[in-house]
Amino acid sequence: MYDILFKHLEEKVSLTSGEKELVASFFTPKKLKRRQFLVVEGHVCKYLSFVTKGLLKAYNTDEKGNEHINQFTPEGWWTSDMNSFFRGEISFYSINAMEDSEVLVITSEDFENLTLQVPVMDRYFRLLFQNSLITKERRLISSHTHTAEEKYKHMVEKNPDLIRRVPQNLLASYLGLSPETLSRLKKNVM
Amino acid sequence: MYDILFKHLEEKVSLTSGEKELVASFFTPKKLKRRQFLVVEGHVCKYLSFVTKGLLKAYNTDEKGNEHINQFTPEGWWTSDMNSFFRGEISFYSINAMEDSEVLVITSEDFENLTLQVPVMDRYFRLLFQNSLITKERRLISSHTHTAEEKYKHMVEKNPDLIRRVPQNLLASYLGLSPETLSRLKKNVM
DNA sequence: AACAATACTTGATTTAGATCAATCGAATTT
DNA sequence: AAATTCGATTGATCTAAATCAAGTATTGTT
Repeated sequence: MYDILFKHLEEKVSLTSGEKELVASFFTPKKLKRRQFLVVEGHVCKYLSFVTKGLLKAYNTDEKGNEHINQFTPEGWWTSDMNSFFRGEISFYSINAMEDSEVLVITSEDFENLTLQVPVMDRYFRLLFQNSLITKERRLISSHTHTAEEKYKHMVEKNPDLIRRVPQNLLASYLGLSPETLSRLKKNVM
Repeated sequence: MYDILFKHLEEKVSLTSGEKELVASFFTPKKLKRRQFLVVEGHVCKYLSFVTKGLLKAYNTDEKGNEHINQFTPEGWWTSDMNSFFRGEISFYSINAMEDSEVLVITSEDFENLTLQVPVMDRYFRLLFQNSLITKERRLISSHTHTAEEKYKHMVEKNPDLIRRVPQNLLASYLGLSPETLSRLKKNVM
């Protein structure tokens, strides 16, 4: 279960076996049944979680009751409401398992201790956040400059895997489109 | 000139005077006249830059020739095309001085050496990127869930300073709106 | 001061995508 | 297996914001 975490860490940094042990000691495994919540909107997000199996979604609900997907998190990726986790504020997102899933979680105090005791983890997360930032920036620009169809095509190219795993209405939400629009536009694309 | 950089670093991490000297040695000061380019779209972005004076904009130009502002960078903030800087790819954005400005620049090789020689800089940038990520995420959600008017109001609340410094048409572009729409909606807000 | 270039406003028109509504199919649940 | 929930499609209509167009105000430049 920790193997996939280490494999991931070692793509960005090297760890001694002593460090690995220490890292592992900070995380707790957690199983989630489909539809189970890891975080509920309005509560504080206690964990930063590394998904080792399954698929989670992070989303928020607007005044009209519409869900807006912020992120899909398959195995090998991290999820959290970062604002809540790092700043102790109330969570804006809910995080929910779309499939039976397994995660490794760490609390914010432990995260702080982890980075102090294993400084290379600062480097790891620097690199991780750096890459996420590049991706988020692209999504933001795309949301301003691309048409619905271009956004979908881009998604098909970059995340063909997700397209297969995620119901179309949630994909639409992730792209900031209505389900009807996505349904219609697919005909033009193919 | 380096004072503002150190002040900024020390809001997130502590540095010995030896480390400060070392850090400083990696950066080069650069002056930019109004309208001068720091990066031109299509070239590799050689520098990560810390603005010590003035105001820069990062933007890209679409097929129709419309500019889309990605970021405004006043003094005390960092700017770069991160994808280009960290991955050596061609820059998607141009970065241009909106006022006479001064920046401290570092190349990507030097950035790598800096983090290796002063590991606490990994921590600094981890924290920096972490915060940017939270902000970018919010902007992205906002672009999906908020109306033009809400986006503008939010901006007025969060960045009243920028509103005063930046021409309205560029502000519109930053928010993903046409200049006409922003002009019209201001009347309703006040 | 005169000129050009930029920025802002206002009106008329268009349009991409949302919303409303109904039907059908596929998965879950009991 | 029947029942219920959930997802996808299609059509009709609506709307927020874009686009097109013209005029005015504000800067910046010689």
